[in-house]
Amino acid sequence: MVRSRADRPVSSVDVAAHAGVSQATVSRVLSGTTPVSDATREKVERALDELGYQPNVNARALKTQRTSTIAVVVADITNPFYPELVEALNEALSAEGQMMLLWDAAIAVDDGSVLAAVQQGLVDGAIFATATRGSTTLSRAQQLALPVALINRGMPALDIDSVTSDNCSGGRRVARYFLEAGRKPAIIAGPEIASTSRERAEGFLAEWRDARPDYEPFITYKEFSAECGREFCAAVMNSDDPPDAIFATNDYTAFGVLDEAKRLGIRVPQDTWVVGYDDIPMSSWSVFDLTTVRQPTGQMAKEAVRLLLARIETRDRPIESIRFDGELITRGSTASS
Amino acid sequence: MVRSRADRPVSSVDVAAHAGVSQATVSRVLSGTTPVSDATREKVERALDELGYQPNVNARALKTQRTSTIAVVVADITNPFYPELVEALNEALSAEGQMMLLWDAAIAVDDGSVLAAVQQGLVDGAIFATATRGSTTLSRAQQLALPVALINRGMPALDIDSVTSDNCSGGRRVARYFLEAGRKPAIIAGPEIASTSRERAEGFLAEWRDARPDYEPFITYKEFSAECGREFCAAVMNSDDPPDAIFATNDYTAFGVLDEAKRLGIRVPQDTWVVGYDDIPMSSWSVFDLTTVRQPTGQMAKEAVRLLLARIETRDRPIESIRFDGELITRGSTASS
DNA sequence: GGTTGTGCTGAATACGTATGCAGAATACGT
DNA sequence: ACGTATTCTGCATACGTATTCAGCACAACC
Repeated sequence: MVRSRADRPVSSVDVAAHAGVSQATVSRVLSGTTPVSDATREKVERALDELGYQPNVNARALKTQRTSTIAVVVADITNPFYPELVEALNEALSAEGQMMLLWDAAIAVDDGSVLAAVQQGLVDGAIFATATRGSTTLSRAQQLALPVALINRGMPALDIDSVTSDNCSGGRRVARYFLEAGRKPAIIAGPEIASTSRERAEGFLAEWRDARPDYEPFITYKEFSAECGREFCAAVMNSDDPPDAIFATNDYTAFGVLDEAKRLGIRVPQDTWVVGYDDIPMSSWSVFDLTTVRQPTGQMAKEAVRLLLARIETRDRPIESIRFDGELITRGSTASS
Repeated sequence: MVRSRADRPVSSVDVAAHAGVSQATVSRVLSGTTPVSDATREKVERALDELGYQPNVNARALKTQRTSTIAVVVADITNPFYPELVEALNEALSAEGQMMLLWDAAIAVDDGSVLAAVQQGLVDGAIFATATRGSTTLSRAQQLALPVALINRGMPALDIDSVTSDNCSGGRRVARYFLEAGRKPAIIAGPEIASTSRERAEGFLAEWRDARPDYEPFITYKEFSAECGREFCAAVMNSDDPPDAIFATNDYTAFGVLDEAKRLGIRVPQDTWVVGYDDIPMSSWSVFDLTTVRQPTGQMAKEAVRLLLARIETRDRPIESIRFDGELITRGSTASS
C-alpha cells in the first residue's frame, strides 16, 4: 500500500491531491449522493485504487453520527443457546451492513455501560438478549430514548421494541402434553427475574392447575446453567416422591438434568421424562434426544434487527412487540414407552 | 439527562460553558494529564455531573487514533470451543479496558474485511482464532504491518505474534496412549489448511509410524463440525476393518463420533475408544465423558491480548511466539475395560 | 522594584470526513 | 446575442476532542 509522506494512513485529502481535485469531490465520488462527471469520477477512482484508500470510520461517524455498529448483549456466551442467537443476529446485521459488538453480561458486570456506549457514539443502538426484571438499565434506556430492542426476553412494563416467542403458551403446551400422558411433573426454571423463565413456568402452572388442582408440581428457580439442572435432578429424583417428568425452561439446563440422570442410572424416558425449551441444535443429538419447544431464532433475529434499525432511523415511531409461536418437538426423552 | 439546546448529546463545550471555563480545561480535567487547580476541577466535575456528560468516542478516536476496541475473529461461534475462547478473550480484554468486536468468519466470507476495519480505525487490532494456510489475509496483514495476533492456530511461515498450544506433541501424546494400549486407531481431522488440525494429526502420525510402521491409521480431513464426526464414525465403523480407537482433532467432532456411535449401538469404550482435543467444558459431562487434550485457554487468551496490545503500542517490537503444553485428560471414553 | 520561574488557563488548531453554499462551466431557450 | 437553467466543482465549515502555544497571575529571589 502507498502511504502519504508523514506515514499516516491515506486520507481523502491525499486522494484528492493525487487526482487533482478537491477533497469534497472525493467524498462525493465515494458517497454517490451528488452527481459527478464521468471524467473526474474516473480520475478519482484511479487515485483511490492506486493509493489503497480506506475511509476513516471515526471521522465519518463524527460527521454523520452513525457508526453502523450494533451492540448485542447476551447473558453468558458459553450457554449454547446464545451462540446460535448471536450467529443469527450477526447474519441479520451483516445483511443490513451493520457490525456487531458483543457484550457478555457475565463479564461486564454493569450492563449500564452498554448504554454509555450508545451515548458515546460507539454503537448506534443495542439489542438485549438478557433483560431481567430487577435491572434498571432498560428503564434508563427508555428514559434517555436510546435506540434499544429486546430479543428473546420481553419487558411488557416498558415501552421498548421487543421480539419474543410466546413463552406462556409454550409452557401451557408442555403442561397439556404431560396432562395427557398422566405425568407427575417437576419444574426447574431459570432465574425468576428472567421473563422467559417465568412465563414458561407460569404458563405451565396455569394450564396444570386448571386441570389438576389436586397435584401441585414442585418448582425451583435457579440459573440458566447445566449445573443447576444437574443439582435439581439429583435432589428431586432422590426425594421421597420423585416426579416422572421434568420440565426445564431451557435446553442447556435440560442437558444437565439428562446428564445427571445418566450418571445416577436413571433411565430417560422410562423412569422420568425430560422436556427442555429452545430447541438448540444439540437437542436433536442422540445423546440428548430432547423433547423441547422450538423458537424460530432466525426469524426473531431478523425482526429484532429490523425493529432496532427502524428505531434508529425514526426515533419517535410507535413501539412494536412481535411475538412468535413456539412448537413442541417430541423426541426420545419423552417417547411413550 | 440534560441536553443542550439543539437536542444533541452534551459535548465538552457545553460542559465548559456550564462551568464557566474553556473546553480545553474540561478535556484536561477528564484526562488528568495536565495539572488543574482544585477550584476549577471542582467546578468542572460538578458541571460534568449535572449535564450527564459522555465523551464522544469517535471524536476522541479521530484525535488519538485509538479506539480501545479489538476485533476477535472466530471460524464459527456455534462450535462450542469458540464461545469458551471468546469468553476468555473478552475477559482478558475487559481487564485491559478494551472492547471486543466479534467477527464470525462463517458469515463474513471475506475475512479480509477485518483488515479493512483495522485500517479504517474501527479497531486498534485483531486477534485471529481462525488462521488457515490458504488465506492471504494474514500475509497481507504482515505486509501492511497491521497489529494482528494469532491464538490457537499458528502460522510459522509468517512473522506474526502467536499463542498456541503444542499441538504436535499433543498429537504424539495421544499416539503413545494408543500404542501403549495396543489400539488400532483412525483419525478424523479438521480442515487440512488449519494448523491445529494438521499439527495434531501429523504429530500423532509421526509418533505412531516410529513405533508401528506396519499399521498405517486411516485418516480423513474434513470440517471442525459434529456432523463430520458423525459421518466419519458411520463410515469407518461399518468398514471391513473397523478401528478400535478414534482420534478426533477437536472435541466437537468427537461429540459427533460419540453421538453416532450411540445411535449405531456401538459401545464406547468397549467397542472403540474415542479421544478429542481441547477439553471444552462439556467433554467432562457424563453423556460424553471424553478423553481429550486440555489447552490452557484462559492463559492463552491473556497472552494473546498482551502480545497484541504490546504490538499496538510499539509496532516494531520483535515477534513473539508463545507455546503452551497440552495435557492428556483420560476419561470414560477410553477407560481400560 | 525588577527579573526569573512556576502553575494554571484560554485561544487556536488539527484529526478526516460530509455538506451547504456559491461560483464556474456548459447547455438550452428566446 | 443574451438570459436562464442545469450540471458540476471548489471553498469553507462543522462534527467533538486533545494538545500546542502563548499569556496571565502570582510567588520567589536577588
